[in-house]
Amino acid sequence: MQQLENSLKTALQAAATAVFGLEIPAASLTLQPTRKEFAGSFTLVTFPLTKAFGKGPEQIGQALGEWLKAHEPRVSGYNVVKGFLNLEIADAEWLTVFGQLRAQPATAPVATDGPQRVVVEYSSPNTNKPLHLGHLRNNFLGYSVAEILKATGATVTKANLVNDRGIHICKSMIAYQHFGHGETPQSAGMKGDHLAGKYYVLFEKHYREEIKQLEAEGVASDIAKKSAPLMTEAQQMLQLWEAGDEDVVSLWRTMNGWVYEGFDETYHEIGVDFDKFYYESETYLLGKERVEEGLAKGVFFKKENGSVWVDLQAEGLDEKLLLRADGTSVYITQDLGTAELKYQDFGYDSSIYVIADEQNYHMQVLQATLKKLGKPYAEAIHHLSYGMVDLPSGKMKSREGTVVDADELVRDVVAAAKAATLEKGKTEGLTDAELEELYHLLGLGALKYYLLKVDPKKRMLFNPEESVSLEGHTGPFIQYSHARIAAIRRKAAELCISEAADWSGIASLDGTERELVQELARYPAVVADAARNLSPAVIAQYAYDLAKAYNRFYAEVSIFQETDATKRSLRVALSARVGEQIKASLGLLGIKVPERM
RNA sequence: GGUUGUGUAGCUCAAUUGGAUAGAGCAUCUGACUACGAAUCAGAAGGUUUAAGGUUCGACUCCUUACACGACCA
Repeated sequence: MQQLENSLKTALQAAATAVFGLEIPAASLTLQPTRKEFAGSFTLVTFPLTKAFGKGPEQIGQALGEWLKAHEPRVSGYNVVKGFLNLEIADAEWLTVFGQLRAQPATAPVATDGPQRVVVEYSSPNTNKPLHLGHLRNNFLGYSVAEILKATGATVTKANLVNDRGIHICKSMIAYQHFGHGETPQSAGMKGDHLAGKYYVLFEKHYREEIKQLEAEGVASDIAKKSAPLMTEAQQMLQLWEAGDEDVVSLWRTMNGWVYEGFDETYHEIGVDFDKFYYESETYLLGKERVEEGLAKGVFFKKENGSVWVDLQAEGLDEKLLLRADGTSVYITQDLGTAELKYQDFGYDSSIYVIADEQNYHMQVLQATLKKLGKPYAEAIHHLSYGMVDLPSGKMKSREGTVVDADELVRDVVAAAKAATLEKGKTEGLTDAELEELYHLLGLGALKYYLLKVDPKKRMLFNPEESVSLEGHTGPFIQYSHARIAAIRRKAAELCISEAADWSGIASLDGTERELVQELARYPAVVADAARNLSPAVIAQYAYDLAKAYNRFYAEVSIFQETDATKRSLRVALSARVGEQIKASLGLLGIKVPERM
């Protein structure tokens, strides 16, 4: 396709020179796909040429089109509508294009001028409660962006920075000491992350009661919040933790261990993975070193109370606290350390942070601060900022118990996929294990597609009913197309119809076949676009368009009823290729495809 | 108050980065299974792209102002 476009551009230049004695400026020499209500495949917009050529847009289009038709065999016809020159491509050329793209596997890397060594940090959970719907968007985005970048040939490291320290962890621990009675995930029959979450909730509950109690005794609200016994205990525990107190560290290890087991299970279930784990408990000290470095270089400053700050007002930001007066670290302290560590480990030319857009300011501060420190890798930092997920009832709020739990949601979507599949009753012959795998693949296909089809930077609405839908613009729609193609391939194999044949005898293509080749051929450009914009939504849209085009083709022409053996083989080959590209593109979204469903 | 993001069909989302008559899905209505899988296909209806200006051959897209919603910083 790229070759075809390039030769068309060369031919257009030749036409302009031959007819007008002028060159088309490079900026105006861009071809766009012809809108489907007009004949043709590529369109040149001639409006921008009117001044230089001293002619009207239609006149230019006519003259260029006429010349191409006469001199360029790939162009079989043309039409001009106002300032748009639509070029029709000979069917023989489409067959050539198809032959060329078949020479490469669907998963062949797409060359781009993008980064070559990339770290994608995503997921990055707190260890005090289980994952929820918001984390799912994050996890699916991060996984997918990493896969998309891999598809451009980049070396990608998936990193997970676990927030395993801080006051919120201590809250769960304090509550466990008070109310736990030695409970374990085994004794409670509960996943470890949910157990830790249970105690976090218990802390909040009792803490609020204490505040209420104090307020009833006449203590002012803000003082009550600070002086409530549970909060005091949690803060003391944080200090003990930083001091390395044996008992506290031991409990911390135990509870975090439970949480990690729970997370592992969830990660496995939703099909995401990581090459490298970082723990804030191990990076915050390195962050403190960076703060010292900044002080020594004179780019940070110390206030009278001993706290350390960076002045970013020249960058359009504010003064920002880097280290508290008592020497304890804040969020950004450990981020400075982790950035350094990642660079030491992987020498990235792009470091992507998949973090919700509420952290936009924080990420600007991080990058600006690293620049102040003169870090060579500061420029390479990129915040993939995504919007929050809302529910039909509004924002998710843990206080109001409206948070959608990830494990529960996954169970729901799988159950919905199972119910729908049983209703269709098309899965005869599959074993129980295969069926379970199928339900899982479909349920997650629906959920992942639902969360990934929306432009990451946009806030999105999560409608539970639509998220398990299997029809229309959904993952299972695309998976269904793949299952159909798999059936076609099975039958073709049975009938010994070869996919590889010489199609030069085919005089003309059906419109749906032409459309399919075009759709197939633009895949590399789509991957490049998705990589440049870090947007799985671009891939999601493409996979849908491809499946849609295939379903049109499928309804329009018959494969096995076709009497012309050459055409029959072409159609099988087209089907096979579409199947492979559906599999490849959904793979970039972390979605698997079934052979039957 | 300051910074910033978003605003497109009843609803959820697109729009090749400034191009043609703004497209899909859901929901509503109509048609297609004795054809290779109907989780499909074909069609109808649905729009002052929040509002008002501006830039130009051309604006959902860029600029200005206002409005609405969100986030962040005090």
